[in-house]
Amino acid sequence: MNRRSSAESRKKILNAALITFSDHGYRGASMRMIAERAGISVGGLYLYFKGKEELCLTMLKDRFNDLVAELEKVALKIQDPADAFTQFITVSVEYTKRHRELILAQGREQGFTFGIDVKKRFFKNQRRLVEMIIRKGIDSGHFDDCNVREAAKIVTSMIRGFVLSIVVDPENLFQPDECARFMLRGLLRRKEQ
Amino acid sequence: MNRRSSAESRKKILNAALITFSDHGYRGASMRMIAERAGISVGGLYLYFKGKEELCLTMLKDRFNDLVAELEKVALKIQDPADAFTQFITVSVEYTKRHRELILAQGREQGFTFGIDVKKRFFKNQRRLVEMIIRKGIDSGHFDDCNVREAAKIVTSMIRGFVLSIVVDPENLFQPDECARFMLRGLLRRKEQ
Amino acid sequence: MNRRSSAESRKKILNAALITFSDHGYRGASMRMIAERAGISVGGLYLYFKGKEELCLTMLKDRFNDLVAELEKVALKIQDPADAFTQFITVSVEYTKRHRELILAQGREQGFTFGIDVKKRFFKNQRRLVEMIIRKGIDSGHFDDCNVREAAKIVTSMIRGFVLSIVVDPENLFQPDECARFMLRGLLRRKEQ
Amino acid sequence: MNRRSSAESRKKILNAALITFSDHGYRGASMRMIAERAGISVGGLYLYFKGKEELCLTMLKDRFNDLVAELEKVALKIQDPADAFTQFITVSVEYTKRHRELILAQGREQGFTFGIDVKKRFFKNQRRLVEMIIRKGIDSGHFDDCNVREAAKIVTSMIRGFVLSIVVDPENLFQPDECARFMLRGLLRRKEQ
DNA sequence: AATGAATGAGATTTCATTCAT
DNA sequence: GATGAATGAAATCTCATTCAT
Repeated sequence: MNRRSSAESRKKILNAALITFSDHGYRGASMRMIAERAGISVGGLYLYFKGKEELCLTMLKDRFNDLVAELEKVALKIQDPADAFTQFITVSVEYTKRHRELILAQGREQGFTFGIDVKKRFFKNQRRLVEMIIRKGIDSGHFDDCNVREAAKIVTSMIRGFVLSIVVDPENLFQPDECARFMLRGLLRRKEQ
Repeated sequence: MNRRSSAESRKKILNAALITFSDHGYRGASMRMIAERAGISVGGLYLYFKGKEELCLTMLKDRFNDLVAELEKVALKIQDPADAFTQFITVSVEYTKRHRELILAQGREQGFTFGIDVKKRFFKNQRRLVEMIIRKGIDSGHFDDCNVREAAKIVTSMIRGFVLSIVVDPENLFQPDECARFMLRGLLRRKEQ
Repeated sequence: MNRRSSAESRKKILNAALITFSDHGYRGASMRMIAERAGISVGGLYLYFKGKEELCLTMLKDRFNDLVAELEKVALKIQDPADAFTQFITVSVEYTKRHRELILAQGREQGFTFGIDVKKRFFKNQRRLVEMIIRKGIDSGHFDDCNVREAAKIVTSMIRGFVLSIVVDPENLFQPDECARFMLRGLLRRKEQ
Repeated sequence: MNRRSSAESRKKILNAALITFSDHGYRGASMRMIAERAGISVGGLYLYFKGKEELCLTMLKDRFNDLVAELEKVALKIQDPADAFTQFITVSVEYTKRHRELILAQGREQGFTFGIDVKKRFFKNQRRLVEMIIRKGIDSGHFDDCNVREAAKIVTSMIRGFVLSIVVDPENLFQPDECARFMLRGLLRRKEQ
């Protein structure tokens, strides 16, 4: 019986969960796998979390709150809209590279309702912040007037596609700054500049 | 015993698989569910497919071949690069809306190896076609010179993000033509046009 | 793989369930025990019943319907109220001696709601029939006027106590005719006093 | 660390056990629940009792001794046999209404051997006291001669049925005095007939 | 070719009990 | 004496796969 403090064990479990869920998805990850990685017995997991779902959601919530906080900083603190835009993509991309477990936000496990509140809140925040940046750009005259709502959807889709690719198709990972450049300037030739 | 031709049964099974996998994901879909929907016995499935994995992959392969064929038509037949670009996104988006089972391509079931070849081939083709369109645009002077490889990654990520959103966050579905417009023109204000 | 017909298996399972539940109570009986006794695999049970609860309730319902049918015959067909009363107790007692699983009706498993509808219906019927017999006796002048409702509760309690004793304290099993004799001497109208 | 005397802790535990077992049954009650209610650690329980079974049986034994003492008083001190009889039923019924944990005496947990000695002793005492009351009634000329053994079984069954109904079918609870009245009319000697 | 009863391995979860501190 | 983290066995249930018919 390898004794540890409660807090230590909780952290070990969350960490093991994070890796295991990332690698195998929600259903693919078994409590046994998580327990083994955490160096604890299977029953022990249930001392800290009511069940698989709670374990997964706790981990996700932590991550989301973290990321949203970082993104909020970018959207609020950076004055230049183009810079803010670039940073938003960069931070999103770098964060999810460090925390691959965020792909779980994409899962369709347990019917469609799994963690739906947690996810919905994150998605809404993500969109809201992109819209804020773009609107600021339009107001300040840096950006063309445009359909802000649509633009935000496109940007968040792109980021979501990046997250997926990390796990599923790593050859497809773009450079965040290149990505921002494209979005800002477009593909069409500019006649003179 | 409702006699059908072998080919007919195979088709029925593939169709049932398609719907069931779409609705429940790979692990959530059970062979019994597929059998019931196909109007065949559980054992019968194994006369046509070696197992669940083969069944799923066969279905995916069919779908991918189909979609790639359509996309190839767009990339090859449409002369104007901007039109081709717009059509590429539109077709990708519309096709996956009709065939939600393509989200399976995103799954991480069975470790990372599940259907890896099938997916990789599709991803490569997808990227190849986008690159082809963009390169044509640059060559013909319609598009600015740019990092073609990166641009293609960004576009495919965006499409992949769309596919995911269908299931996970339907509020996030963008309009394909708006999307194309943004990619083509960018966000930054154009001084004169 | 010991092949049997579906109906045969179902019967075997119900029979095994009956004995196992009787001997160990609802919680004490495990699906493994039932499966072993039925000569089937644990998973096999779930082909025939959705779960432990359904298995148990199906078995109980069958039994209750059976017994109520027999008791109804007694209450309706026997003219003499004293005879009907005696027979009611005798049949109840003999039936539960043959079908000890009826003690399950007494369990408090799964909180208090387990099989509550099934049980409540039986209890109500049991009371209703006793009341009917007593009321007939009063109307025909064989029985003293009395609080019919209370009398019925007392009789059903007595029977319930008998059922329990079968399993818990077999030395306490009374003779049904003696029991009826005792109860009747209190119910029969006294010619002169 | 809330220091208490050993005896105090023991009492707290027994009290917690009593309530928890009453509410959830033997298997439904967990050691953790009992510990929490007692305001003691899980491990602490094992300092006072060897295990769940011993804890439960100790509690039952206490209860039984208590009740038997009360019933003994009734049987020995009350002169009039009809009064004694009525009081016996009343006390039994009221006591079990206050101490629902006595239904545990009815359980079939752990096969048939659980607490068998404790229960048997109680059952025997219960029967012995009823027999004593009836025999006194016969000897004093208040009661008809009858099969005392059978009569006692019937009475204890009735009480046992009442105990069960408390938990399982509360609509079935009879009034103890009505019950006694019914039983007595059958036992009391008839002056002339 | 086709069926569907049956299996067996593995999933999540619960819990009495132990034991290092 | 006392704690509560940890264990391990067992429970219910699911399901891809097999195979006698």
